[in-house]
Amino acid sequence: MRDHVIPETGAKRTLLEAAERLFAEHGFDGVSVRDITQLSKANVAAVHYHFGNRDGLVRLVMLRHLVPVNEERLARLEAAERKSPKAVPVEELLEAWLRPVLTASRKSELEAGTVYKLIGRIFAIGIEELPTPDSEPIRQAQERFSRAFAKALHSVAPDELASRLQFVNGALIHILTHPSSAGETSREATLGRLIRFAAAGMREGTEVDAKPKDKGAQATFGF
Amino acid sequence: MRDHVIPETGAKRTLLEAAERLFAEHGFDGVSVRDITQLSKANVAAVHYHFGNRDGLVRLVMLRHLVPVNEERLARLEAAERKSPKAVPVEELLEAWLRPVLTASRKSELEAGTVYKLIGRIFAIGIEELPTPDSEPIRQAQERFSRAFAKALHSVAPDELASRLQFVNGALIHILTHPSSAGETSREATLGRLIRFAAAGMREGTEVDAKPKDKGAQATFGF
DNA sequence: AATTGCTTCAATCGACCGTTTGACAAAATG
DNA sequence: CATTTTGTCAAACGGTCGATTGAAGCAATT
Repeated sequence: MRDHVIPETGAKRTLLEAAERLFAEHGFDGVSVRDITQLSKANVAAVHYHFGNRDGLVRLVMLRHLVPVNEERLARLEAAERKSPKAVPVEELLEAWLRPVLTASRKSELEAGTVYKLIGRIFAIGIEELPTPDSEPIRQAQERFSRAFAKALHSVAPDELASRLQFVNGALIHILTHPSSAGETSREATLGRLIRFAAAGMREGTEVDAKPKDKGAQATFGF
Repeated sequence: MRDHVIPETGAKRTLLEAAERLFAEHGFDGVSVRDITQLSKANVAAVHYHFGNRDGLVRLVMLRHLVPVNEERLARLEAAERKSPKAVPVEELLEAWLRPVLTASRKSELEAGTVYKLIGRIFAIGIEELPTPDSEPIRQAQERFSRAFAKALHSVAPDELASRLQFVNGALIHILTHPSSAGETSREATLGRLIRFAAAGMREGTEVDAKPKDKGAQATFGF
């Protein structure tokens, strides 16, 4: 039924693989069908035969990487909620949200770095303008996580929470699309750091021992 | 001398403004010379007459927005370091790094949201591959801030710090390029939230009162 | 009035774009 | 074996791209 899991061998396979590689490196714009057919040693017409048109190929590449991540996110969230029916700890929510990106890279025949860049580019586009009608499950998952975070951080105002989740997603996209420039830190390690960084940021201002921080500079933020 | 501050009136002015608007909305790729000349009611050849070629226009647009932000970042950093010679508090460093984006939008005749998107797109490209040789001052500023953060957070390992700064930049780029979708929060307010979020994340693990957090979940992160 | 230098213009160039066509081969089906 | 289906191929389509040309407009200077 879902046609984005079917391809097996032949030109369709090699076209998909070449497209994923090129899209990851140069973006969904910035790659022509001729670039793809050249890398995959296929004919231009093959793209339109197998995918209808260029957009069909783009959509398929996106869904092939978006859907598994989304499903694993939901699975992890539900497992965590089963374990902690009252409110899942922030770290576990962040792990359920962030880690599926890593495991997704293991299900692909591409190098991990390529998959990361590709997923990062997909995330960067934003669900609203995904060139596919299948964006609904992704939107639903985001809402489920939003509610879970709201439960875990009940003292954080709703739109403050929305901002913080936006920060986390921005950081995620950035480390996916911009390989750790200087240090040779693996993206696995970086993602672990992101979880701790994000947990601290998400919890900001919610400490039970609300002892005032000794940084007087806070008062000067006139936003 | 610096030619990216000269334009005054005429087609060059309107071309620049049209280009900035279109680049902000559709990216530096995704906008053709003809799109720009059509919006600015100018002739195609005017672009090549005033800017040499399309890349010259792109470079100029980038520098016109990058340079002021960079200069104000450095000015704020130096002022803060003069005030706190030992080590500038993290919040002040973050403010020096983030706020110039806001003030930069007030120096332009474009709507603030347009400037934010434009700057976000420039940041997203990354200094390494800026199509201009003038990227050196920007690289230097980043290093100066890195050292200042290292001084303020001496207990954070160098590449851990580099990761956290990457997170902050990713969050910044994201809120610039993705206008607060749901809530009607102004980007000024969002940036204020980012400073507090980022300060908490940057300081994670450095609390003097190193009382172990009560979240056992931390131990399960096997990164 | 003539000249000069700066700016704008329509028209055109070759290159590349996504897409389509129809011929051809291979494989599957009867 | 004959026929249909499926896949591949070279070639071409109209359109858009960045860039260039040479003529024309125009203001300031001589």
